[in-house]
Amino acid sequence: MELDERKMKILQAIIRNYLETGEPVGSRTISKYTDLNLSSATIRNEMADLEELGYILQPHTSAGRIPSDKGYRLYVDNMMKAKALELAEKEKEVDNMREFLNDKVDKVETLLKNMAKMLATNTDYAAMISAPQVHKNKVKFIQLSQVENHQMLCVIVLEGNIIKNKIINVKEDIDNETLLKLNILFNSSLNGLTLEEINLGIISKMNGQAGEQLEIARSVLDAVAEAISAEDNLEIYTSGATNIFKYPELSDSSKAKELISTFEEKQLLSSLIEKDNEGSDNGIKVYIGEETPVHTMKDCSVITATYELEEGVHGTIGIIGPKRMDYEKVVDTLKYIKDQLDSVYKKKE
Amino acid sequence: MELDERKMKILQAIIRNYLETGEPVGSRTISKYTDLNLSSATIRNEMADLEELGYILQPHTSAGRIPSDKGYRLYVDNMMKAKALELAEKEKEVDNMREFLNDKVDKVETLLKNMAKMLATNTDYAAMISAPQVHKNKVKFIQLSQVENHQMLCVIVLEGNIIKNKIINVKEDIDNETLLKLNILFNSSLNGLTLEEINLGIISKMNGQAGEQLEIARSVLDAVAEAISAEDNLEIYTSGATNIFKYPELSDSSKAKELISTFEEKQLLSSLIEKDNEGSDNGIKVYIGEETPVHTMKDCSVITATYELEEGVHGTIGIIGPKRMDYEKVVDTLKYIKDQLDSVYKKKE
DNA sequence: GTTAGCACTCGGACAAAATGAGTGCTAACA
DNA sequence: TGTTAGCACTCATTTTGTCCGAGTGCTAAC
Repeated sequence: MELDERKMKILQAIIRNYLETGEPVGSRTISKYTDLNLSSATIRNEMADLEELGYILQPHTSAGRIPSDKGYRLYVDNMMKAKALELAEKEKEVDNMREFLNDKVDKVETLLKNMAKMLATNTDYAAMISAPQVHKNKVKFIQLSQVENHQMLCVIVLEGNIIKNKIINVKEDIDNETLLKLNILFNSSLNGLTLEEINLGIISKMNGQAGEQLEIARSVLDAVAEAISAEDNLEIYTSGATNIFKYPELSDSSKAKELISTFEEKQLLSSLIEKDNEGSDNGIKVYIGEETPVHTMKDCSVITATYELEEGVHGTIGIIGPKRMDYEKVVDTLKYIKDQLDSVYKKKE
Repeated sequence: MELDERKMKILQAIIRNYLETGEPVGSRTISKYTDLNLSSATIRNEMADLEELGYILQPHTSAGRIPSDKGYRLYVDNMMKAKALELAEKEKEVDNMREFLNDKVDKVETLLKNMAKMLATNTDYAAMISAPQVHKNKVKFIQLSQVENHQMLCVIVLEGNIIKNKIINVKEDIDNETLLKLNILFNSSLNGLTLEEINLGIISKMNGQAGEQLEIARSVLDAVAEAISAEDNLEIYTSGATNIFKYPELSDSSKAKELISTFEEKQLLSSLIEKDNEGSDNGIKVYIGEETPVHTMKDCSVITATYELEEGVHGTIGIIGPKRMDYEKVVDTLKYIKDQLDSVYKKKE
């Protein structure tokens, strides 16, 4: 037995209906819902087949059918094109976004936080967005300056204008000239290098040149190492975690707690961040149910997209919702946001 | 009718019992629970009085009594001294904290995040902690440097070592000498000043001296204004929002959603941040039920404490839990944390 | 002032009954 | 051979009724 066109149509009708209502859908409903002009009895026969094929399942005897993960997958991969965002709605969203985008584009952090919030509000699902990660963090600029007695400020700018600050306490102050020398030394020795490239050789060479300021040089190197190491840099913004309460299948206490905890402990979301941005389609990936890398989200679907602010500087946007989420709308929205983010800085130049 | 000693004892017993069990407590229980040697009937009479006085109430006829907000208030203000943290437990907590404190004290942000997490874990309530606010933000140090073609980095250090960075795009680069001059100009003009003190006079004077670099000077001033203005600086870390699911009276969908949303939208918590740290007792304040400034928390109690990292640099710690929270333990814990935070930096110097 | 006794209230738990959506199967039909 | 009407059956949900017990308020006696 295999999926003929009629079965496809019926499956599609089931999924559509279930996405809308969230209720198991019965044969009678489909018999009217479609333009196939088939009686409920016939539909029942076909449904039995679809169940045997694994595309739908029954929560219990004498209930309607709901799509299985496999059914959703087929839908997402093959059947989804038809519907599209209502034009009016899209217009409205575009306006919203432009507003946000024009607002404070100079602060990436604010922009991304706003983005997350907007996504959550617009979709009624939970949204996450990771701050851009530089694939290979490179030092672009280092500056050491005296702020106060016994306190130095070390500013490190990485490729992609990621700025790190560190206050370093020193035993004795150094004069301006030495400071200048040190700055030149740091910049000439470390600029353009990744963490791996700052190897022992360079460090010992620097130590040699730093002369008496060994202690400071060591502190600076530590700061650089800290700034540059990728782990610490993972920053994730989330919004709309409480949207899950809108979906009864997710909002019983234990599930809700688990999900929201996952959102609170943002580290747990890191496995959703794409390392490679070679996604199937525009860098957009759809995880359905058990497919998701985060186990606590096994009752959800997750859709992620990768954006690229500047060459080599990319992050991930994710939408988490119930399995019966509006895949088309979310994919469209993510595509749009992705495009916007992709062009924010590129356009400006 | 007024509160004699016996009524006090009975009220105290009711509250203690309710804090432990979370169930309405009946006359029979109290009759045994206390060492008053009174029959349940007598207790009932007293309870009727206590109810009339407004210290306790009945969820419904034929249920036991639970404390009213007024009852809790009396308890917190007058009856609480007796119990104290178990010594063993306290020791354990102290150890935990020391561990956290010793870990990465150099990064205030990390420290506070860890603190919040620890508080939430230790108390089983939700915790919030506001990053230190400087009462009157003063500029301590400004540095402008060239990072790349057409890109300047402006670093602003405020009193209390709060560091702000801003990338400024410029039309044409400036030579090293001018840069040096500008830096000296900024530092000599702005250091030690608050936002109010940087008035139009100074700005126009600076404009005069900046000469051709007017555009840059303006950008820098903007950056300073942004860095220094208090609103943007409000940073609040939260943890353990999902702990509320541990208390049935808070964990039905709608209440939980409201509470967790409040935690997510951290701005909503700002009214809990104390502007003046002149609290009643050690800067610790207890809000019970309707007393709390955040309306969504009317079914909760909130306890806040103010800490002071350095002279004039303070923030607020808050614990949010059910009204039947363990007030003594929370107050003790907050006091302890407050002391720790108060001394972290002061000790070091 | 305290206590024992008793009638009364009311929420919660439990079980039986009613409801109804939906199925699977069979037999008839085109 | 595919389609359909009809019917018995299943099972989650809702409704209804009953019971139970914790706890109260009141009264009368101590």
